[in-house]
Amino acid sequence: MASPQPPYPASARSADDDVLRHFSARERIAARGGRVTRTRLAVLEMLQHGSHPLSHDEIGDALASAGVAHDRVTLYRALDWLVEQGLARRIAGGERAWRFEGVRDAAHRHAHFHCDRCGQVVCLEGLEPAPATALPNGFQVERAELVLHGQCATCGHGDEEARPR
Amino acid sequence: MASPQPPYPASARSADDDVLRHFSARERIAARGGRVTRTRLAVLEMLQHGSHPLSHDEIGDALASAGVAHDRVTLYRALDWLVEQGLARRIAGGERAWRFEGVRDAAHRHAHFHCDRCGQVVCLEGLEPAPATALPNGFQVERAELVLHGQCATCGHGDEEARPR
DNA sequence: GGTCTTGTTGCAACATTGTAGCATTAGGCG
DNA sequence: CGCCTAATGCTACAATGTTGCAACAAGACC
Ligand SMILES: [Mn+2]
Ligand SMILES: [Mn+2]
Ligand SMILES: [Zn+2]
Ligand SMILES: [Zn+2]
Repeated sequence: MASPQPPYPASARSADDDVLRHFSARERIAARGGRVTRTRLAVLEMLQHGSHPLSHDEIGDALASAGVAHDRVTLYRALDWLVEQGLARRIAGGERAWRFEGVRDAAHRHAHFHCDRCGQVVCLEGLEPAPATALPNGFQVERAELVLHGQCATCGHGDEEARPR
Repeated sequence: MASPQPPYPASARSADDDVLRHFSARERIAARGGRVTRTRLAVLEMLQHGSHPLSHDEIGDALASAGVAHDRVTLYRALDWLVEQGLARRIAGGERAWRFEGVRDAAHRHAHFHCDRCGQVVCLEGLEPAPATALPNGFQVERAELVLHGQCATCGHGDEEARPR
């Protein structure tokens, strides 16, 4: 998990360093031997600062609003790469599209809440998905995904204000 | 949840009855005021007897093998209807397609295991997803979905025999 | 059993989300 | 500055659902 990638830069640093001090998105990308490109950089910065997981589509819109030109496919590939490198995480909200969030602490996993009215997903930092359980023989768990479904605070305000999507 | 649908048959029965005695798929469909059609009937029978959740595609293949002619869209609609009626449940495996399973006990929820090698999903009847937790203010949980990811018993046998999908 | 009503089907067209192939561009090192 | 090749930006394609609508058939009523 901290094994060096081929063309590591001179000032190599382990993935764990990222947890302790905070490096810039540019540095974190370069440290993994990847080229710092427009899309990767903008996406990683967005994910690092964002507070909740975003879909490919939402990220694309945000990039467009920020005036960052980008291609749909390139965005998919940038996200895949960030996930491979452990810089982002892909989570499976209740809808059909993946959502992505920046990884701050690689060791820390948390559950998510999916609002079935507005579709918003929020992180439940305090809630760690229970991993250890008696499984059928021969099964081996690698990770657990816990998604709570219901109604978020905003959607619960005035009676059914927000419309479903 | 047990509120009667418009055209209820004379011998109306509540959804809970289904739990106690077991009615035929034909009866359970009719009891909800739905028309008993080829596809609905075959699908519900399949789901009731199946041991693990199936995707739309797998169900379609199974129907074909069993010689039950059906249309792709009709199958989607039959599944939607069964879910609406509480006769089936839709779960969000780690892949892009929904999976469906028959509902035996409406009150009983359980977690699932998703094998990341072969894609198989198995029910963890013993494991109930923890619902009660301290949520941000104003949030209201309706249900919890817990999916464990890892390697199933079959895939764990010979070193990496089954290939990923 | 025959008729009527309307819930369901079956088809074609479309939408969303993601991948594959491949020529072209541009990141970063010397 | 120039080179090498990782990444991009297209265009197609694949997988999974959804929508609209005319035709059909389930089942209630006689
Ligand atoms: Mn999160
Ligand atoms: Mn199950
Ligand atoms: Zn909401
Ligand atoms: Zn497996």
